[in-house]
Amino acid sequence: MDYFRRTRVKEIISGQKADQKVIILGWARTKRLSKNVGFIEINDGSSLHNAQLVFSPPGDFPELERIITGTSLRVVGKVVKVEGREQAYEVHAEELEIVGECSQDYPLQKKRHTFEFLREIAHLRPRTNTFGVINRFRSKLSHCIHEYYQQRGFYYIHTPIITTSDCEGAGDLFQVTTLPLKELAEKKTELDMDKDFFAEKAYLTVSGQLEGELMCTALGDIYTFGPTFRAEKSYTSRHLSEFWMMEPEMAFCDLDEMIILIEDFLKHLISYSIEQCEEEMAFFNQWIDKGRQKVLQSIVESDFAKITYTEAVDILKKSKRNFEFPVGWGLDLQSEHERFLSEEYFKKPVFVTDYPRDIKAFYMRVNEDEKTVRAVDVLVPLVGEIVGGSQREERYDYLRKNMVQQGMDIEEYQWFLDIRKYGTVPHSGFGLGFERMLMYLSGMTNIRDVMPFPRFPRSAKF
RNA sequence: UCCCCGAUAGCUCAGUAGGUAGAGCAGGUGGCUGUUAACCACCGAGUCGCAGGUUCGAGUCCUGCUCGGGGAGCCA
Repeated sequence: MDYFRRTRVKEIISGQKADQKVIILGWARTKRLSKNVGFIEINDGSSLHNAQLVFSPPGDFPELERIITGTSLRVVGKVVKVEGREQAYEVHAEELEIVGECSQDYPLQKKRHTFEFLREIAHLRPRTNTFGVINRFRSKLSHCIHEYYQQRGFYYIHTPIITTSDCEGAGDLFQVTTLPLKELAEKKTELDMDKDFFAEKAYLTVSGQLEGELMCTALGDIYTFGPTFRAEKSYTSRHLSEFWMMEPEMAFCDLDEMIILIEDFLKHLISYSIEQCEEEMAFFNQWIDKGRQKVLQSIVESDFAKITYTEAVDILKKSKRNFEFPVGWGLDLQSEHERFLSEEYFKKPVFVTDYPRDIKAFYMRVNEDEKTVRAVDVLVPLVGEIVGGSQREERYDYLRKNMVQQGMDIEEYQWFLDIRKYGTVPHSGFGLGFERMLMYLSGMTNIRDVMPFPRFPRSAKF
């Protein structure tokens, strides 16, 4: 092929290749033919926009007859600047070659499809405008996250995907096994875990946090960014069974300091999107959620709201709202409560800190009052909880006591206690749901549409 | 797991009071002096999600199931 010689559509439409002869490799998006002139719009994934190929006269290109939306092509032609048209540059074709014909039953058409239909053809939906934009945006935002932390001296840690910790405090786990389940079921024999691959129960990770904590006590500042697995049967527009989470962990950092970092980080992701992903943000603003860009811009320019759980409960009580679920100190905040705070009361992202210890995880640092812990959630309009984190309990005795109270096996988690025994330090960390951040930035309302190949209960196709 | 809503051509949908299905797009054929989701004409295309039931007759009414969507819980 001409892989190294070809020119990307992106370079052509930006005018970098004016008056030059180029080779384009891509897929036809639409064809318009008349007697004296014909047009094909070609897309190669480098941009939302297509390059227009001009065939004059079409009779010189017999292959045109066999080209429909979806056909892959190799085209040689000259880039020409044009005036008074939708596109500033187009390509006057000299050679046209069909690389792969496209069957007539190609499901993607030159019109809008519903997201529900596209989810059923997740192998083809990357070729649509919307998913092209989302997938490029996803890549850019991943890069942005790495760049942000690398520039600040954080180290990227690969935490294990397979774990034997079954009570990290975050939901149900997928079990990993090589035992011949069918055979064992037929024989109705007891499971002998010693015969399993790891000689004990193993699971897919629900968080890299515990290992992240270990690493931060050696490297100072670390972050993880990888897949996370939850086996809850959640049928909602903001849950997946497999999703990507970004988790930094900082030694010698308390909750208030971490909150400064979180705000700066989230604002950086927004600014980066606005400044470095113009094409994507313009698309979202026009087709997905009109006014999204304006909202994001205002977020960058203002401070996030910051309240304690106790203050949140007061606000909810004073709101005189008729909530479906009760509001009261000690009760968990429900979706409707979180939405009220971020969408109606503050109308912007809100930090909620210092939750009752009884409704939070065992590893969170207990406050002086002995009733609350140094936890923080970030609630954003439309998406809900986008960040959850805490200052960790660095005091050996406190942590051990918590673990005992929760009925945890101390011996099994001695390694987690050990870092509190050998030169313990205050440390803090949080988790950012990557897909939820993508939803927030794009305005997409279903998490299954910001994940290339989403997994959820009863669905792991493609 | 619970509560709502939905399922009609490849796609998006319409279908009136139960009376045996229709439009746009896509595809095919032809036309058109640069088109922009091009346009014009013609053509083919459906076990109305599945299984029962009510009825002389069911896309339309009833029951169950399957799948999809929205919300709740769980959380990121």
